[in-house]
Amino acid sequence: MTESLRQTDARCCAPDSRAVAARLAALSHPARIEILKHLSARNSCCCREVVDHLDLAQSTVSQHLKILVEAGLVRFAPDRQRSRYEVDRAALADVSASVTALVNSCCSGR
Amino acid sequence: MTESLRQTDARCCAPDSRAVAARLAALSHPARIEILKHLSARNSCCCREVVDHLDLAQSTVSQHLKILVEAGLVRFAPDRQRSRYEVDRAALADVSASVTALVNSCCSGR
DNA sequence: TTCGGTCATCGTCCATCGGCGATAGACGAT
DNA sequence: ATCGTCTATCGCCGATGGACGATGACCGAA
Repeated sequence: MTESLRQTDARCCAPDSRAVAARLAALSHPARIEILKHLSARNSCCCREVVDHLDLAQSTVSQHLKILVEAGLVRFAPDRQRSRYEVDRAALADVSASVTALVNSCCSGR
Repeated sequence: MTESLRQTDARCCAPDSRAVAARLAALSHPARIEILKHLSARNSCCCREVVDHLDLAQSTVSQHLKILVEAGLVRFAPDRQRSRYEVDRAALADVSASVTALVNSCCSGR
């Protein structure tokens, strides 16, 4: 979903709707939510730790991590042969604020 | 995404992660966000009104509305030949709360 | 150097999404 | 009865998502 939005994108849809949608898309997969929770429970994780926790193939987990990083919700730092992934709590709070704002505008509106 | 989650579903992922993900999935499309905003600006809309507003085919809009209804974010009531769609503000607030809770648990976690 | 562990990426496969047009049902008005 | 309007649904299609295994790079330890 991240970079799709073919026809739709060009026409309707305010830019901020697209922005919110894109960030929510990163959150709208159970495995990624689970990864976020797991990451946030420690300071940082390498990919392997997440793999052990989740029971998904390493390549799959790596993909999910990549998506989270690209969405800006997780920070990434290569560390020797390991990779260190770390939740970006500020970004996460930001998403939360976006959703709250959207919902508020819907609830107050009219 | 709503009812997919093939392999993943069966294995990892706490049930509430799945639940949150499913509801967010309904929100993670710009057209649907736009629809929500539009609905919330009036008391209720028929499908046609949304179509005029969005510049998407009627069938497409109908699909998006259906997804929102199935996610429980929008209420639906047939009204003569029209259909009345109405934002469920409580459900929306609920989603917002879920996200906030998730983010909080991630930020306090550690 | 070689081996073992970690990781990102690639290619493949299948299911789903999201767009559309066409169609059929329901209803109101003529 | 017929016509026009509004919907929902169907079928089709291209694109994407998400899963996997295989591969190759990298690094530390033996």
